[in-house]
Amino acid sequence: MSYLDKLNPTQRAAAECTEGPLMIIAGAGSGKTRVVTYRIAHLIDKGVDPFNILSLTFTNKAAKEMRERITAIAGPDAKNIWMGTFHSIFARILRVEAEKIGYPSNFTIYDTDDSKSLLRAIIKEQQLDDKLYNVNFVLNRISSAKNNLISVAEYKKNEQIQADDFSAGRGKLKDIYEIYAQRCYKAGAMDFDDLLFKTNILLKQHPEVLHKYQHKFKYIMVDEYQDTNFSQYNIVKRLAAVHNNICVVGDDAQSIYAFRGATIQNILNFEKDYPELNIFKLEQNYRSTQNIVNVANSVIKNNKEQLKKDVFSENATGEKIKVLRAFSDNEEGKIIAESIIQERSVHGLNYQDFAILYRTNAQSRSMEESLRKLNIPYKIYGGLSFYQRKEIKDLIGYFRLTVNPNDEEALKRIINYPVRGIGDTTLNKIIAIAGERNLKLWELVSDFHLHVTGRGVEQVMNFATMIRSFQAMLSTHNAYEVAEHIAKQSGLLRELHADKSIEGLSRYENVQELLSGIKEFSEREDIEDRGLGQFLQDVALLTGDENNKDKDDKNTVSLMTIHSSKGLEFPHVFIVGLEENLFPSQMSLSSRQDLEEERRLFYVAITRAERKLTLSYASSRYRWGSLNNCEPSRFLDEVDPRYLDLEFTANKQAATAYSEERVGGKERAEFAAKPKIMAKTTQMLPKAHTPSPDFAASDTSQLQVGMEVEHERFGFGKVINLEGNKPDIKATIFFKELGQKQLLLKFAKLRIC
DNA sequence: AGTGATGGTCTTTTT
DNA sequence: GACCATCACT
Repeated sequence: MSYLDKLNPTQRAAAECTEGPLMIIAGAGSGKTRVVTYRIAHLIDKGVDPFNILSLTFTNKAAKEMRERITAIAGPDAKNIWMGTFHSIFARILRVEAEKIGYPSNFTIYDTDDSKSLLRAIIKEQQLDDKLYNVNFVLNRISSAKNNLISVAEYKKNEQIQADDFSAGRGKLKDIYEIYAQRCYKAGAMDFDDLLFKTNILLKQHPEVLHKYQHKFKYIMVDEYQDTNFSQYNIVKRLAAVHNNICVVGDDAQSIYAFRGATIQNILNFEKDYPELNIFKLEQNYRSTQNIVNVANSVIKNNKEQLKKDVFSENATGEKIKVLRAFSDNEEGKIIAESIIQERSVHGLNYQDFAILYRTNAQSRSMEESLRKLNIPYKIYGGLSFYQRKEIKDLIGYFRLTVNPNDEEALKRIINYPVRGIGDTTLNKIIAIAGERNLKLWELVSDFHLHVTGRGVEQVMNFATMIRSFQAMLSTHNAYEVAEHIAKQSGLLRELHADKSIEGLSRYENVQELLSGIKEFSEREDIEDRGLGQFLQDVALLTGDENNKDKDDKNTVSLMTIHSSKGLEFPHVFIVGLEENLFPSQMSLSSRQDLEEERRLFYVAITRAERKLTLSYASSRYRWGSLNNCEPSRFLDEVDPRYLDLEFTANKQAATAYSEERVGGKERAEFAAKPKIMAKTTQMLPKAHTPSPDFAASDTSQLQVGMEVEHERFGFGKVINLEGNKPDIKATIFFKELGQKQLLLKFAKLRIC
């Protein structure tokens, strides 16, 4: 029991409260994960069978981490806990129960791209205006219907919805929803929202199934409860209805997924649903310095909608929060990169101690470039994952079609890739006829000659024969054998191999990497089913680099969106791009709810930091391919200036050369009022220097004060000082165009003139 | 049927 | 600026 002693009294009380409904309101950094893992370990200690524990999280990362931590305390038994994301757990259950709701157990999971592609096709077939019926908008609308458990029939019946759609001139939305649902059904496919929506249907229509899982999951735990939507809330409520051992953990201040249907209502409902509820509030922050916690509090108090909470820290006061101003997005990257180098050497930190957080994925680019220039190892989390690459999706498309030949999106993707003479005309014919005669795709394709005559028949028949030959291997061969066979026989590997461009080479390598991943899967001893179908199931809900096992590149700076940083912590955090219309996002400015969500997002970002926090913004930034002027974010004004470091000068050269303005104190208030001055400042942006045609970095080991040098970007300048010892010699150079700058010789590319 | 050029959209965040 | 969808041409 010694591990329970590591908890403070409130934490411990929460961990020991194992029976009945329980809600833990856990402020940022308050040891939530610790309480939750100890609580589960405690359950196992008390003799609860891990198979009877269901633990739901939001990201695969969180699930994986929790499993590791519980294993560390409770031992290998922990692997039997039902632990995972909502989507993966219920996909797993749906596989088993699929037939009961009319789906094949090998149903495909459509990702967002598949959903959009199908919607695009439907909108086109229905001859609707694709501007009015913008795919993203339509998908969003359908998605929120499903997340609120509104079926097609209910959507049509609901007067409010119909009135809204009709007055917006989008009266056909109900039809699109209907066709979309039918097409998914015919294709044996579920989209992300269906995994939850259909689970609800399953549990509602099949009491015996509900009963089974109610008794299976004697203890249920939900992490990040503030991010659940109605659909998820309902599943949990149903499952917990027998044993009532339900524990939810959350923090309303960190609710950042309202855009996906999450609702704070679920926390409020929870109190109503379980009157005998136990509530614990964890308010002491163990993660961050007092300054960081105070800054976070000063920001979040601007939100009106929140539960009362008093987060405090008893850690050291810590350094004040630095605010950096850059000229452009590129300059911002450069300043951050330089400050990482500096911080690292001054404080003896590792690269992995730093994280750069941004609002949008697009911002990663300028950061990446700057880090690369200074040879700083970094890793981007999120963004385009391995499984979203075209070549990977192509090959997986073959796998999908082999396992589920009715998968319309997979068929469209690969029927003519590599090129085999089945063009758009034939493809459209296939889809149209399948629709008209109400045939499943594969029923039509596999007997194409019985339904269609004329051009393309032979090609389609050959294609069908090929797919059939792949299918024949499924029951007799493991995933790798089938996959390799498909990669070769489909011609895909040959096609990629023929492309000798650099990108082509990397595509080929990616496919090889996928194949070796499958090989590894096929050699696993801890699972029974090593078939391709099983592999697909495992892979469908992977989003990122959970399976990235490279251990040698652990010591890297982390780059990610604030959303994906939730739950993580880093000694030194940079939050970049604090500009109006970027953070807060332009889309959020129209309603207070949206703006408050942005503020919570900022709160999440701040509270990732353990010891040091740096904020930055640029006064101009490339967006949509052109240079835009930016104003500092309103969030900067909300930060209590007492916790800001106004004298910070790591970027003194740039700051003084470019601008006298600083954030903080009285000057802050003037920011909003002075956009014109800033626009003027922006015009002073130095022209990018065009290096001499023969530019090549010289060996700078013999560099002397007084020498004339050329820098790739800064242009010509004169060395006015050298300081520091060998590998870390710092040169002060006066550039004609830019003024004085300090550069680390081992990184700077200089040509001695 | 297949290829290359053009033009419009996109940037909110994730399963 | 990048990606995509559509169109015109071969």
